[in-house]
Amino acid sequence: MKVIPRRSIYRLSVYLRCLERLRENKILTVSSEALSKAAGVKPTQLRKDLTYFGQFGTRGLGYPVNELSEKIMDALGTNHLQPVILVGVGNLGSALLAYKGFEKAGFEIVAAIDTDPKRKRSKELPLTIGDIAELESFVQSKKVKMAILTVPATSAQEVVNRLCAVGITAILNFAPIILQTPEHVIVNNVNLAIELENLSYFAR
Amino acid sequence: MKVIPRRSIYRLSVYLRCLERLRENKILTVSSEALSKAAGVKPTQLRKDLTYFGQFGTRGLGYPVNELSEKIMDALGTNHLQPVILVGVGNLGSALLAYKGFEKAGFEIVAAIDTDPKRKRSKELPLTIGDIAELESFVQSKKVKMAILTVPATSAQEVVNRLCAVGITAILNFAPIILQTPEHVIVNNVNLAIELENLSYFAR
DNA sequence: CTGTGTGAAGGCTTTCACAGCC
DNA sequence: GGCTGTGAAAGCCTTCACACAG
Repeated sequence: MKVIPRRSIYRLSVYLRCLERLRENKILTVSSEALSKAAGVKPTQLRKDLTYFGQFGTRGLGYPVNELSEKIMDALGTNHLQPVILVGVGNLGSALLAYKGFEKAGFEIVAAIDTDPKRKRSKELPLTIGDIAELESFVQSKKVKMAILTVPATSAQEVVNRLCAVGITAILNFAPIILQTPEHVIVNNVNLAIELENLSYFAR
Repeated sequence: MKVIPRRSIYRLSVYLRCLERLRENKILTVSSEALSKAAGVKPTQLRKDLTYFGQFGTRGLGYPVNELSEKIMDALGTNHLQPVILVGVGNLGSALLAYKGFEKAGFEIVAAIDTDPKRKRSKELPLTIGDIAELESFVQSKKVKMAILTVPATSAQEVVNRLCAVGITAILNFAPIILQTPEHVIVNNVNLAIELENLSYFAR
């Protein structure tokens, strides 16, 4: 099988969001031109991205919305609900726990962990917060492979070591630090300050 | 002046975070090898990135930590505190208001706006929340150029139209939708569900 | 005639190899 | 000797041009 550009995979998710909206509006077929416009890319790029995974369109007509959605979910592996553990229930962690977009996308936060589970928090959270000591047992008992990391930078690496040791293979990291992980563990970094800085450069 | 790769600019911010940590530890000089390792890139890439903006190193020695920090901030335009407006004070918006990383990076959220300013919220927020009707007057009176958008997808485009009309030139968008904006307005999208989906693909 | 699929061309980014300076 | 600066090469991704199917 051919190697698929990283960016293409990222864009598949974008297409999926657009397809969902089409589905809500009961639209059955969409052209690469229309879909690409909604996704903010060029039509040829959309078509090329899709053909990495197969041929889903009908020439002269377009793509079937429902089928394409499913094929993309197959490719991404989000057809089945995937359990996720969240470590670090501060401001950001709490907000993410309350965020409904994850579930929609096929992820369920099955455990939330903090060094201070009893710390006073904003609202009713949809989950009891476990102590950091229980990290290993949570991951193993719930067969979790993915983690969201919203701890301070100073403790991020230590937590990651523990997560990796117990079988986590994918980490969404919000701590502003580059994590050292074993080869087979994937890390995606989200750094909000950097996004703003980046805008600051271009806004001139 | 030569055209600078978008990715290089992004990485400048990453370098800046690493330099800050070095500064805290009173380290005065750093080699491209050490700094690149902390930033998670190759040494040659770091050096190439830096030379887009000038020659800051000393051969045989390395880079002066303090001076390099300042030069990068000059390049990014984060030497002076930059005012930002936040629109949409729900879960995520509240969390971002409480986030200290922005201020550290040189941004000050000078106004927070919501359709329902009196809605019950988690904690004491560091700012009074204004009504959406005041959006235009806030932006103009405080001379804001940058906005953080944490409103639902359904109202995002409408808010963006108003922001652009009143002179905003850079938007950090958390709504899962591609925004239509005038040519000169920059948008950076942050979509957390997509980041997780992306991990899901590679975690196999 | 409309709109997809795709090899080839073009453009952008990263990496290499080594020259240059302390 | 050690480490930066940089043109050239390699690699990756996007765009083009057009063949092909309905």
